[in-house]
Amino acid sequence: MSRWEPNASGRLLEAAMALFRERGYAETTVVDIAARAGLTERTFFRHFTDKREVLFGGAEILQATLVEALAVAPLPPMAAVATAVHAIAALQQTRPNFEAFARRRHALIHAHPELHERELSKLAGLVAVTATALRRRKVDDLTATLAAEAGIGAFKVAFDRWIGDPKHGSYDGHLSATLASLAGLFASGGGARGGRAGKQARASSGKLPGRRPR
Amino acid sequence: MSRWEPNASGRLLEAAMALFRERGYAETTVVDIAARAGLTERTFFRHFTDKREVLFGGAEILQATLVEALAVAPLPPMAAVATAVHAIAALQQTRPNFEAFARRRHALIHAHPELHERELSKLAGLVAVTATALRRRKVDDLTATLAAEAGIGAFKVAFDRWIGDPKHGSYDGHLSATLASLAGLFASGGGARGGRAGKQARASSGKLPGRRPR
DNA sequence: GCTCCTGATGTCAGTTGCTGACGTTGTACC
DNA sequence: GGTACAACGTCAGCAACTGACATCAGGAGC
Repeated sequence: MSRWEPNASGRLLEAAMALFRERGYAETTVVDIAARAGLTERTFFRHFTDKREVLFGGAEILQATLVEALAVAPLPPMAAVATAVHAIAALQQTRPNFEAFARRRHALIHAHPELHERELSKLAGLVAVTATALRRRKVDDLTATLAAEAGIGAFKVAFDRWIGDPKHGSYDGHLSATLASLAGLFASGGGARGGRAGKQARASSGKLPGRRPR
Repeated sequence: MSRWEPNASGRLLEAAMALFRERGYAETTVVDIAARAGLTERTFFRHFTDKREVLFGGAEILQATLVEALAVAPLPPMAAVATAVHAIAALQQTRPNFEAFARRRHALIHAHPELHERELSKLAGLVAVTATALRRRKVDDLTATLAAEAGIGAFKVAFDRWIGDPKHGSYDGHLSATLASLAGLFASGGGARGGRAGKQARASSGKLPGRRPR
């Protein structure tokens, strides 16, 4: 029997999500969060560096997965990034109740600028590790940076669209379609106009590295 | 003769940049900044919503320029975004001593995570207005979002590279080269491999601001 | 069984970011 | 000459965050 209730970080996360939703981010105090989790303010700051970080645990695992996937795949830069991005999507989906959790979290993040800002920062972290992983593979700097930026950008867009519209396809399906559509933007036509790119993308989404159950 | 020294915001900006550089961001107080500018803390917060914002004035003008450029250009999405991004680069360069200022500011932003985070947020703002401007032109949602994300991403990358290596070409030259390189990532070959694309890009950026679809 | 150490938490005091309410005073306008 | 306004100052107060120190169950070693 342990001296303390287990999973303090998890309890803080749950408490924070509940309170942010009930009262809003600015209106809930760290003291409030800690209290609902049965802890004190000081303990909160031992688990998270600041108030925003409660919603962003586990970012390091995503980074590690990204690096690992990129170290393995013997593909041209953009294709490698595409498979890596599918790998982190697969990792995310191992969480129990991922979709419900992701939707709750997404709603909070986009409702509160401070949280959105932090999310952008985390995504930039993913871009950074992706780029350095590519550079380790002797991809030149500019190509590595652009591939990382484009790939993580597509990842973000695909996630947002899936969350906003899950009836229209799986997470992986959205990811494949988004990556295909991105490629379509630079196709010989000079970029599709109107709705056509979307349809093309969806039609061709089966061709891409597609689903990679990890 | 005015009652107050003119250009309070500008003085606060100068004071902040000097102090951030001398002591670091965390080590300088808003009171310090205001004092060096001959003002009080309260006045600082009347000019800027928070401590970070001192370095990010004038973002609205960039947004407006972007929207205006996109409303005019009758081009496919990605090409339109490319011209719009050139437009905001042109606007930036109208500032006196832009290069020196940009370099000082860039150094501070990348030395202090809080500032970098805010910069990412501002760039996300540019992405958002770009996407909605495209949607107003009946570009479908996915295409608009991806074009905005890719275009602003290239803008960011080009700026960083120019700041880091201005001897190798003008700001506009870097921008053109970066946009071309981004398109090359999705070329039929499956994207540039190894170092070759990079050297080509570098060579072209050194010579001419020219646009070179490969 | 005893001691000692460790890790997760609590307590407390202090600094700084940020806000609301209100006061001050040149300047401009009628 | 009176008045309204713009741009600042003063003051009080909350909340985010930090450092220093205290507490105490449980495991390791003896």
